[in-house]
Amino acid sequence: MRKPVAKKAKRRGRGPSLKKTAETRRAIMEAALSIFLERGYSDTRVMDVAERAGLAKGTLYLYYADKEALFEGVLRGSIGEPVIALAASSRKAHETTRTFVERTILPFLRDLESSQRAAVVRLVIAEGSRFPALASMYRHVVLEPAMNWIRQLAAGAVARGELKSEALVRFPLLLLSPGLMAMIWNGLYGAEQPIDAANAFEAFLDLIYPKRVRG
Amino acid sequence: MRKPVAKKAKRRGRGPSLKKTAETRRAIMEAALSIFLERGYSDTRVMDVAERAGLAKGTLYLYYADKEALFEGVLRGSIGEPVIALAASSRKAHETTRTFVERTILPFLRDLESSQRAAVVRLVIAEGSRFPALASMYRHVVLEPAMNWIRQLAAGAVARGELKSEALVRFPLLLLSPGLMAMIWNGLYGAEQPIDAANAFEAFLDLIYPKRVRG
Amino acid sequence: MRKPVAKKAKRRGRGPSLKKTAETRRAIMEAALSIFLERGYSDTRVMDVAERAGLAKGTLYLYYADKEALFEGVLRGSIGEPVIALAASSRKAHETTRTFVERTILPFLRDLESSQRAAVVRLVIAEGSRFPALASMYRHVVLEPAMNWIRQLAAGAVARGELKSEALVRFPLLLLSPGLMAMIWNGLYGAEQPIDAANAFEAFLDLIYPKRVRG
Amino acid sequence: MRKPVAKKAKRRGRGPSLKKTAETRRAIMEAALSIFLERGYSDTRVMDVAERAGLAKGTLYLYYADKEALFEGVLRGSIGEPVIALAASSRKAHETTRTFVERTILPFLRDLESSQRAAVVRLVIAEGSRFPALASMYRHVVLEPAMNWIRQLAAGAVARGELKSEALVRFPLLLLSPGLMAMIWNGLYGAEQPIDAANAFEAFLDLIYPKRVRG
DNA sequence: CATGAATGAGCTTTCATTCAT
DNA sequence: TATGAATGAAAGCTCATTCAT
Repeated sequence: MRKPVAKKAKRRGRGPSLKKTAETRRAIMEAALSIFLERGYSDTRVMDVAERAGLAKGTLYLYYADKEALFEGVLRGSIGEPVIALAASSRKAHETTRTFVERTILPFLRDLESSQRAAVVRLVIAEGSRFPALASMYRHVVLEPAMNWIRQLAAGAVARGELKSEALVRFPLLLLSPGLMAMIWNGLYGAEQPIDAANAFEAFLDLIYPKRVRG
Repeated sequence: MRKPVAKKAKRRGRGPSLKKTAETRRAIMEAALSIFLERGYSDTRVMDVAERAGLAKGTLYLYYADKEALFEGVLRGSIGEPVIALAASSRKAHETTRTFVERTILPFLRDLESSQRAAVVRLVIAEGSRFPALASMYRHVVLEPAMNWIRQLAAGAVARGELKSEALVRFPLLLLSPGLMAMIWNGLYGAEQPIDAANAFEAFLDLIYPKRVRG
Repeated sequence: MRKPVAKKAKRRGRGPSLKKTAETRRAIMEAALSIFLERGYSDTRVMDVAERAGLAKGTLYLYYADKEALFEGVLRGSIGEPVIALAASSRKAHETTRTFVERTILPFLRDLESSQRAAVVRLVIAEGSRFPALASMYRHVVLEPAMNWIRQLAAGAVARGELKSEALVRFPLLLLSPGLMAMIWNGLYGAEQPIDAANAFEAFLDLIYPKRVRG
Repeated sequence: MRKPVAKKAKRRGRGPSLKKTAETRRAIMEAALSIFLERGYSDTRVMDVAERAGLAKGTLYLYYADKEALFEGVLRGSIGEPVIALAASSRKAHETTRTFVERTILPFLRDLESSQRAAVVRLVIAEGSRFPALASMYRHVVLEPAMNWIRQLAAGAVARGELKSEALVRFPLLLLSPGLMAMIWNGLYGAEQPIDAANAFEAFLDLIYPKRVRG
């Protein structure tokens, strides 16, 4: 009760909070996210979130107006970074599009499940139609940027003759569909028979790229 | 409705019952399915289902033990036919794999949204992890057969030199991922900006098949 | 469906029922009694009664207006005989009161539990306050006659000097209280550790009667 | 209410709670007991209990998991003291067993009905078979101790020659059966024609004890 | 800021009773 | 008479939200 470890280190000088608020907010987000991810919106009890965050039920309502605000707020904070990395990287001098794509996307796909990113995607998919604001946000923050990135990439590949078809320019999401497929499969059957998103993506690339015949 | 044989054999007592029962059952399934599809499991009120079916609340419980049984029972009845058509069709004499696939899968994809099939898939995806029996059933009735069909097809295509990569043999679901992607997109943004699953699939084929040069 | 065994032997001549009605009534009473005895009023479902009676739920309502009428009607038919036997027997010439009582009451107590009489008493006790008509009926049909019988007996015993106290004349039910005690105990703990009502009654007599010293 | 020690130690957080909780708990127990006693388990509505306790329906569920727990919990709290008094008292120097018994048991029997003890006994009897845990508890807390007390008493009386028979050693409950009889009678007919348990008990003693000849 | 007891609308489920056949 | 599908009032229980402390 007195150990200056972390949580209970309140009131250091005299006045009230300080960045205690920020800490609490983080605790709530962490707790809420983990529970929403495993149980979905309806099956999540506000009180369980409070408990896991180490707070009283009422305290949550000092930070979020209601359960819905908590849900959207928490997800809002858990979306977005994925594309940042992508946007940052750019193709090297003589790098093949495929190589570039593998270098940038594969690492991302590799820890899809181990991180909770896949779970977030699944949650957005499952609840999106009931939370249009969330879906819309996801689209603007994740999908549209990703689509633009892919479109540009694909256009370049076509221009450079690496790709025969302009399909990816018109349907950039096709590039992500293998990963999507893997995430959804894993959401349903991952416990018994997980699919590796990275492998599925590689297979997809094999399909697209005229076999690197003769090295 | 055709064979006048079996129907009358049901009448056991003197009282009511007849095919009224079957009608009621159908009404329930129809009502339940439509509401579950638009609202998901948790947001569906048993009473709304009863109302839409034109029945009293209690009547549902004569047909299904509880809300969960209603949900699973109703979905069980709405899954399965899709693959039947696929399984039935076989490649014609000198038909290209691509042509065959287009002939068989495109029509199916075209009415994905107009029929409620896409909605059913989305529901299974959204609720599957909370209804393992449902997910499992879907896998056995739809996914596994589809995967087998695709694997066989892909193996043939590879053998005939139409496909360079064996990726589809290892990840048959890749063939379905464009459709999946379209369904999920439409579930989230279909109201404003629907994607045509058939077009996405065509684009995917364009990507896979070395351009029909000199079309 | 045609075996002239018992139940389904309807319509023997031409007209409708006959004594079919009586049979059905008996079937209902039997079924209802057994279920009411094991589950009490509230926990008894009308449908279970119908089922055990081999009838449709609705049929019961042709015989009894509602569940309450069924309950009271059925119990009404299961009460009363006990005292008949008592009333019939009379003390023999030089028979001790104790001997007479043992001769008449002990046999009755011996099959209290094996017959369902004890269960009926327990049911009346448990539900009596909620079914005043039933309680009242029980009193007039069973308790009052029994009390009169005992009072008379006790008065005789006192007159003959067999009993010093007139207690039993004022509280005739005291003679029955050992049996009552046994029944209630058995209702609660009979499964594990039954008490024999007859033995308890004998012990009671031992207590009352100045030990047959040096018989 | 006496020791001002323990009370304040409960305050854990900053929020509410205090002895409001204890008050509420008492209100619930009081309300629940009174309604269960007058209506029995099945006919008691949880909401009526809440209402009589001046609380909202949901509040009950903060204190008891469900209706059954409420029932058992409330009864558990209303059983037990009766035997304490008995156990405490011991026979005086040259006191007759009868005198001792009258001194200890009669006062208890006198307010059987005015207190709610009789009603509790009747409730245990009526619901005991459907609540084995309750019946068992009653046995261990009330019946077994009482039986032991009586057995000891009876053995002494026999040893001192006050009692000729050992019947009460074998069936100690015989001593309580007059009171039981009175309680049950009063449960059924007490409104119109109550029996005084104390008088019945006295009559029973008169029966047992060779008349105090020539008092 | 924090607390958690209290609230009560809302939901699922049961079951006595009715009635068209 | 007999049937059993249909009814809907009634009950138990949950849980997001409030607010006195």
